[in-house]
Amino acid sequence: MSREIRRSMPLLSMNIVMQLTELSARQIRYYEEHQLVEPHRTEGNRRMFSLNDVDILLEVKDYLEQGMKMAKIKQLFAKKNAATSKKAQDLSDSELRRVMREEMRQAQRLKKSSIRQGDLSRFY
Amino acid sequence: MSREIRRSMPLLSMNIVMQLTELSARQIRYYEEHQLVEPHRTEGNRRMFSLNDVDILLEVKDYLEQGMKMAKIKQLFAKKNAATSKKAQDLSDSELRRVMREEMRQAQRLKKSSIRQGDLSRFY
DNA sequence: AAATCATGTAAGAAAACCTAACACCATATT
DNA sequence: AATATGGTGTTAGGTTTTCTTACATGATTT
Repeated sequence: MSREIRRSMPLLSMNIVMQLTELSARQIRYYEEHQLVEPHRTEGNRRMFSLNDVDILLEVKDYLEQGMKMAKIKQLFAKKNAATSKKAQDLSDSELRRVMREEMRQAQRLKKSSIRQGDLSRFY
Repeated sequence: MSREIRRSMPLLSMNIVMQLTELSARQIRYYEEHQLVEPHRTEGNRRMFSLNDVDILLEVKDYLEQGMKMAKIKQLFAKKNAATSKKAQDLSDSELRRVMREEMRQAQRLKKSSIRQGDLSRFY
């Protein structure tokens, strides 16, 4: 729980998130439009990202590079969130297994880029 | 070693460092003038701090609140750096012990403020 | 061929940051 | 007591970074 807080603490500005993810500002904002990340805002309306956000962005980046579409990616995250937040309360066991299998299948294909998914886990 | 890199990765802008340390920009810049921290600079000359920098700033803040003077603090850090970087190669055992004792004495008195020294260690 | 998707780019405005300088109060030094 | 020094606040003017909005574009989908 405390770890959750750390992971979701808005520490990073656009600048560094671009570097950490190797995404353009345009891309990051576009993904935000689609509610894949929801960075905190400063009083002056500047985006502040958490390490968790960066992880998500890296994940999105990978999916896109594999040719997946935003719509699919949104679905995927929606299901994942539902699965983890509700802890399968409302999902049948079989459906949960299906979601997980789907994820694993995606995860397998990831092997590129400089800052890889999971690498950021060192920071929290 | 890899941990060193993580700790010293310049991720944070002035903004958040002010919040994390509860120091004014003026104060942080002043401490930089005295070479207690040496934040990285972006191409556009903006300061970028590492988590390590934040730790140092919190330490400086504590020392100052205890009435220690910059000169003393600088000495303290100089010795500490010498001690840890050279691993006591050039320092006699007794001197090293003296430095450490001195540090411990300082560390004892620290018990205030919202974000305490050591708390940031969770981030790396 | 027409529509949609993900991204680039440009414009104009606002926010955040920079350096330099001066002011000030508390403490130290003479 | 008078003066000097140390740490911080504040202001000014300038530059960088980020914001939103809008339009353009090449690659896929339909």
